[in-house]
Amino acid sequence: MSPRDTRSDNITAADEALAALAKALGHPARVAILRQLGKNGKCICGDIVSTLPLAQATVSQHLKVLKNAGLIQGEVDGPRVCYCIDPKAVQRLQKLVNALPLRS
Amino acid sequence: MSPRDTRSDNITAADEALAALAKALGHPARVAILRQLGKNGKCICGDIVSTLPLAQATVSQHLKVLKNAGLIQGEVDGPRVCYCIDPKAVQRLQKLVNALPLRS
DNA sequence: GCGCGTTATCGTACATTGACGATGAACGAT
DNA sequence: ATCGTTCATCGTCAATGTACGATAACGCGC
Repeated sequence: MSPRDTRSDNITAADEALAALAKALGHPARVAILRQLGKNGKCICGDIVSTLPLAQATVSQHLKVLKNAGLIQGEVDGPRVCYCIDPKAVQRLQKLVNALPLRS
Repeated sequence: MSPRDTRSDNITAADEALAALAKALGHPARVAILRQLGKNGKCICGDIVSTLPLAQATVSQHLKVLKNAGLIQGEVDGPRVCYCIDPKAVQRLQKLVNALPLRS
């Protein structure tokens, strides 16, 4: 997790980008959150907490990870916060994953 | 990372599967390894070490992670070990990622 | 203003990861 | 059988991740 030297190694920026997105997806709760956001269409918020077997603080942390990775966006709506998927980011992830080699 | 209760929560087996694969991809070096294996077609081995700015022990660890996730396979070829991509696993990952919702 | 509901952050505890050098195990060749 | 090569594993350490309760911050209604 060191700030990685991009001078001479063959670890490309695309590798970094994919790794960052994949890392954000690397927890079952976060995948579930993403699915729920997609299913319920527009934003949700504390509902996510009630559907997961996790404390509110923990869910908030997971949301932060997803948000930092750019996969979701959150906007304040009165006292509550409304999260929704950023389709751009998901598409970018899909593109990167689909570009992975299949050769044996 | 607790052994997660699959009884009553809405974290599905697919979520777990995707999270596990994504977690394995969640490091730039491992993405680079996967790309290199795909590019050079068949197996490689200590060559991976020489192309990465990492110690041999570290690369070995990354290879183990990828192998445990099922993304690559390794077979012993004399004194050296030959790694190659498991296309099935990569396809499974692609399918799971492509099934992610895009709805805003 | 005060409280209430909602969410984020803090502080903490423990587990996991990432990195390395050193050592061990397996194999081919001498 | 010993040597050199190749790779995996061990032991260690710092850093990160996961989870929680407690607390702060925000906005709304009274």
